[in-house]
Amino acid sequence: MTLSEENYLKAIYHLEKQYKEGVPTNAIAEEMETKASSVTDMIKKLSGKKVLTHKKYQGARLTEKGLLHAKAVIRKHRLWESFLVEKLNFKWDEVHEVAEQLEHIKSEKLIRELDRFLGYPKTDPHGDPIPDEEGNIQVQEKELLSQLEVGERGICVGVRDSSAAFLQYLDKYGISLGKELAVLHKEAYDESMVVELDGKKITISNQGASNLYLKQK
Amino acid sequence: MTLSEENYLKAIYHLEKQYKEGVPTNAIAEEMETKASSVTDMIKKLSGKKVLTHKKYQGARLTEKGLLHAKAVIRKHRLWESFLVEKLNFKWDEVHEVAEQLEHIKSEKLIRELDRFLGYPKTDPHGDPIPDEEGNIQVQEKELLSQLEVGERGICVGVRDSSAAFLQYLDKYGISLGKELAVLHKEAYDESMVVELDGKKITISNQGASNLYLKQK
DNA sequence: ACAAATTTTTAGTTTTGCCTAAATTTATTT
DNA sequence: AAATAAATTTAGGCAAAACTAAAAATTTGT
Ligand SMILES: [Mn+2]
Ligand SMILES: [Mn+2]
Ligand SMILES: [Mn+2]
Ligand SMILES: [Mn+2]
Repeated sequence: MTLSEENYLKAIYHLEKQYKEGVPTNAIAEEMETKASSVTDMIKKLSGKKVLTHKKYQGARLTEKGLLHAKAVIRKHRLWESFLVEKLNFKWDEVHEVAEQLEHIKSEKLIRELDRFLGYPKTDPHGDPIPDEEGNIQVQEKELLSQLEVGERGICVGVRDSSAAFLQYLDKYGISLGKELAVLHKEAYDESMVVELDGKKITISNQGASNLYLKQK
Repeated sequence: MTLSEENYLKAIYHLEKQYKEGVPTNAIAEEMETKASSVTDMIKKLSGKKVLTHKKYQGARLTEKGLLHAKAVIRKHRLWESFLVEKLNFKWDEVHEVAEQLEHIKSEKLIRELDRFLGYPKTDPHGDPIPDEEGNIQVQEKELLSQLEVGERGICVGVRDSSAAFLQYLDKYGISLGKELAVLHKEAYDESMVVELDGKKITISNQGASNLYLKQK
């Protein structure tokens, strides 16, 4: 699998959560920042390789083989992100670009040993689960901060938006994974929330609260 | 710089030691395992980028810019090899292929932090010097085992041939970097040598002795 | 010095992954 | 049920990096 093919598999993998009965060409094109005609070309190539199926005009679906390959790439991406944060002093908003490159390095031993070296982490720096060697993904229950009611508490366990902008926003307010917070107030007008964190009160917009995952206590 | 361009720069860098007044197209082709016509094409492209100069039929020479880039790639290659051996349980005969991939990852911070994480190593697992961020290379004095006389002693500090076959040959006889050995006998007929290592006598062919560097004591 | 051998370059193709423009199919309105 | 709009595919091309075959330049041998 080439770098480009792997990126398509990854994109389609992520989009399948949203498009259960076939990922549209245009959705892939947008995700890959390319043109629909290029996507059509690649879909043909990938279906020739039996990593996905498609009926004309009906979108793409990963085969079992394609699914496994996509998860292997995601495993590598997340292990590398963990390495960068845990060992190389990267911040969680700095890792994604480099991991996009590292995820395509081919070496079974490398990734197996990296996993061991990191102590078999379960999640990456953004709280996303790291698939195991067989492609099993452990899903942990979590909900968005925006879905909590006043009086409820939880521990930050992940982000839905992992853009540098959002991660830096969280940094600025002292929010990081593992921290506990309690919902003190919900503003009816704009759905912003006042939460308690480390004994301080902070206000979080609805947009912010809709992108932070908590594990409810 | 693309992956392919970087590989050409690296090849030409290594060949310049041998071809001081211009690296011939054919030498590059052999090193890169490609055809001379492909090399000509690439030389044109690279001279357009001002990383090398060439007069037709006169071979290629790196410019200062090309030299710096080549050394930056070599720095990455050797740091990654060190990482694989020091942290990920790779043997010295297993690292080269993976480092060939890793050396093209683009991130200044990554390589700076990797260097720090490894404790600023001076040499890679094969005894080759690791260029610093400015491209300075510390050359340590060393000579081939084949050049020692009977009675002389030295510490293994590097290999001239870093093929897996030679490295495994050294492993088999218990020879690794840092070990001390003494020349007991030189066979006039085939130039093989009997050396003492860890209190044992071992015989090394001229081919073997011509590829092992020692620092004389 | 000049013919022969070798090296290097040029010319013309191929493959991959992308593009634009046009054609086709599917979905949505009226 | 058409007509219109949107999505998708097809057709034709481009650039990078490789290739083969042929031409040109350089080097070597006599
Ligand atoms: Mn990422
Ligand atoms: Mn992540
Ligand atoms: Mn190497
Ligand atoms: Mn090395």
